[in-house]
Amino acid sequence: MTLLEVYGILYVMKFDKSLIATLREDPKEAESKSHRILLRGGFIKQIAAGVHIYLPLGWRILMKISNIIREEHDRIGAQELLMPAISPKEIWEESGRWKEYGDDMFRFKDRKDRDYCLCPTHEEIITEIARKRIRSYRDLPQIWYQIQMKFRDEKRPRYGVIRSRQFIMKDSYSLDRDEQGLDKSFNLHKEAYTKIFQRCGLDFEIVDAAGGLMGTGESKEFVARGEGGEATVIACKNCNYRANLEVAEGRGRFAEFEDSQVTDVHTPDKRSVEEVSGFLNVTPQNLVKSIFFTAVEKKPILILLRGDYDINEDIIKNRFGFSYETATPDEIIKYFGAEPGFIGPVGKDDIDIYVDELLKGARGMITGANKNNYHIRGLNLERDIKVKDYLNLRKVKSGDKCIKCQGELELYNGLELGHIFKLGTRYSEILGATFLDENGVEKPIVMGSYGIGLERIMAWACEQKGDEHGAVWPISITPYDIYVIVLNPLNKEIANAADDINQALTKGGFSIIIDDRDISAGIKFNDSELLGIPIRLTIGPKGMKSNKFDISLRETKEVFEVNKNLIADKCLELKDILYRRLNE
RNA sequence: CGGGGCGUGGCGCAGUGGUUUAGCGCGCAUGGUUCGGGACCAUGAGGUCGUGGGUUCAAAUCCCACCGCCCCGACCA
Repeated sequence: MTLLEVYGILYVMKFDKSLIATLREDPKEAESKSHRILLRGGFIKQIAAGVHIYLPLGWRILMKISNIIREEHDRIGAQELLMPAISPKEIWEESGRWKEYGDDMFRFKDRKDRDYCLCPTHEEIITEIARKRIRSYRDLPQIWYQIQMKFRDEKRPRYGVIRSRQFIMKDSYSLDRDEQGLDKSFNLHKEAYTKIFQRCGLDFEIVDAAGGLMGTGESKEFVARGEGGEATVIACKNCNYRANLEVAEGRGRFAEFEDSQVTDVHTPDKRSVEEVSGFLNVTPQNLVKSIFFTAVEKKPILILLRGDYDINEDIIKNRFGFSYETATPDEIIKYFGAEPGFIGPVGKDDIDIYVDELLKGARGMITGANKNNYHIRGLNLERDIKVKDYLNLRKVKSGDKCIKCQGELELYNGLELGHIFKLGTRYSEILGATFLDENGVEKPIVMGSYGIGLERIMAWACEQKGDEHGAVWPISITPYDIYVIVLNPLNKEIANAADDINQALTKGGFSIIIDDRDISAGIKFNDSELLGIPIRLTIGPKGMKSNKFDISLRETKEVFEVNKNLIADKCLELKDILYRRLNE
């Protein structure tokens, strides 16, 4: 017996002895395509909102994904380790995130009444390792990574495994002596990520992104196109500008209106842009929206935007501080003496007014009069109000022009599969992770942080490749290579032929599911499609007569009639073809 | 956290005060006939009707509270 024969047996799964539980009907809790397929195929099972069991089929997929990730990280010189899933409060208090994370953090106490959390991410822990271990510039650079459960008590888990409260993340951290080193580590990750998602057979793009809680350094998201994703990407049709809507900038068209004196106009109960423009019979472009932001212990700010654009709150928060929130109706009445919908900038020189650049030089505009049920006409921004600064504050719209090349911008939906950040020295400074350079000067380590959501890769392969019959796994992450259907398995001849073929396939190194359940053929065919195994082999009476058996491909439905003794060879060839087709 | 929906055998659902043993389809078990696209016959097992309280002679059904799940929004590496 060869080694392959010994170990080969591990690659065989008999359907009727497996923990595979396909559902005949769509589970009612699932609406999105990927969620439906994963539940129906028995890849996952939900046990609470945003908490899932990964059943054997799903787990095999995740293991395949982990291996790809592992290989590509090892290739860039990263070292795998495993950090704890729980950690004590103190280190999070040091970084300030015990507070900052708020209710999104799962917290608990041990028997001695000490506070702990389930780690939502691991910057603090990695920095703890770094500050103990890294002494000298000679110890740098380093890239450390792990594949680990993360816990976040999301306000609203949804779409099954896509936004869940417990999920598997590959997170890596780079440690460098300076910005140049960080650039290099950042780019290594960018390349590794590109290879990983390509190998997983997904269509994706690299887009500019916002840092959020992680900081304000450069960051890129790897976004895969698809409905039901949570990211909106702005893409230039002409050049390679790609950005998450959160940070996207575009050029809008200036709108001109006739200059005039400021006059009040009665607008009873008309508050929104739509209501006012409809009532006065003008285009929304003629309106100026006033949005009032307040923050504790900070000066309130008034933002002006043209009526046909929405505000980009992420820009506001990144620029002015994360504590800024849109003011409450009470605050608005207090500062403006009018209800929301009727406020405006005129006569508010005591408040800092920031204006979207598209309004620079605008005249003849309509805005709130700071008097209930009244607006004003004839606003001339330069003449009538004191502007603190003109900034790009609006959300890009489809049809805006690219800031790089003037090409037209379009929007699409997608899912963030991975995110790479330049953290800089934010954590190393607070937590005291430093090294001595060649001059003996103590410096903070320059860090980067990089994440990939494993389940999202699994779910998005369903979303992008799956069809009305079920999953279509890319060959690289499929739980099994071949689905062997044995029709009429009680027939001795057929059963014997199936044994021969399965042995040949096992020797060939394939992982296979054997479906020799004594049930009608349709169920087996349908299950093979639902499970999305890329290659299907059918052993039945028809093949017994001609000694030729059908091999078909899940994705293209191509069918090949293959002589019994050539089956393993053909499968090898097809597997090869499937690998080559991955990124076509 | 706001809005909407749902909770009845493993799954999908019906039943919305009064046939005492709560139904139907699928699945499951046993026997038999079938066997290249979700077959058929027969027999059978399986249910705290989300939880607690209340109204009533009588509650899956009406009332109150709570819990859980899904969807939209707010929010979010």
